[in-house]
Amino acid sequence: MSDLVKPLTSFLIEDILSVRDGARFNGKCCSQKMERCLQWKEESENQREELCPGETVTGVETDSLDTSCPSTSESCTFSSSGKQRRSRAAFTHLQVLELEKKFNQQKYLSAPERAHLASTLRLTETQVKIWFQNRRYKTKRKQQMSEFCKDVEKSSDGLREDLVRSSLISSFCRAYQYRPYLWDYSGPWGPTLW
DNA sequence: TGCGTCAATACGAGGA
DNA sequence: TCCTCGTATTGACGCA
Repeated sequence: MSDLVKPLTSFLIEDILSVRDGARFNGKCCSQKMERCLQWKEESENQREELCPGETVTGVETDSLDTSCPSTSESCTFSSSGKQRRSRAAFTHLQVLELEKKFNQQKYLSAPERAHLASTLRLTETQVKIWFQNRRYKTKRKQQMSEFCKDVEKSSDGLREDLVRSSLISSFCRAYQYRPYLWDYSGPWGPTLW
């Protein structure tokens, strides 16, 4: 419960100023972002008002889910470059667990399902949507990565030189499992690398 | 035109 | 301090 008051977002005077005259500060896209930001903030605050005050949800669920309230409803921040950026929410263990559970059942959610899950977990629909989106992408990357590593190891069997290479590749794969954009570039310059 | 997805990337938080 | 991971943002594209 102490997590409730945990301040997760820091901001600068510049940030505040950039909110005030955001349109001038960041050109045309800023006003769009501001709209989105305000929309998101409203959405979050509505949910918080509905679900958090009074702390009526009971038991473990309350304990685990509540922590999302402050973090997920933090206002947006602006980077020093003037780009508005929402603070990074840290989902609770239970929230992630439930999301994972749902994801294992189905990779895609319909709008009503998403809304239901969002309200159940005290997240915004956008957060649920983005989570599923990232989760699908992550799953796909992992799958591609493991297949790629397997193929490389198989194809390099028999040749001593290739064994050395494959071990290098394997470690490379492991090291950059979550950095697909690094090994992805191996296409053009791959041959020179190995 | 609005909303959804994917893919890539930016960036914050926490760990080593 | 750097690295890793997770969440948010962006842009291109498809669909109704």
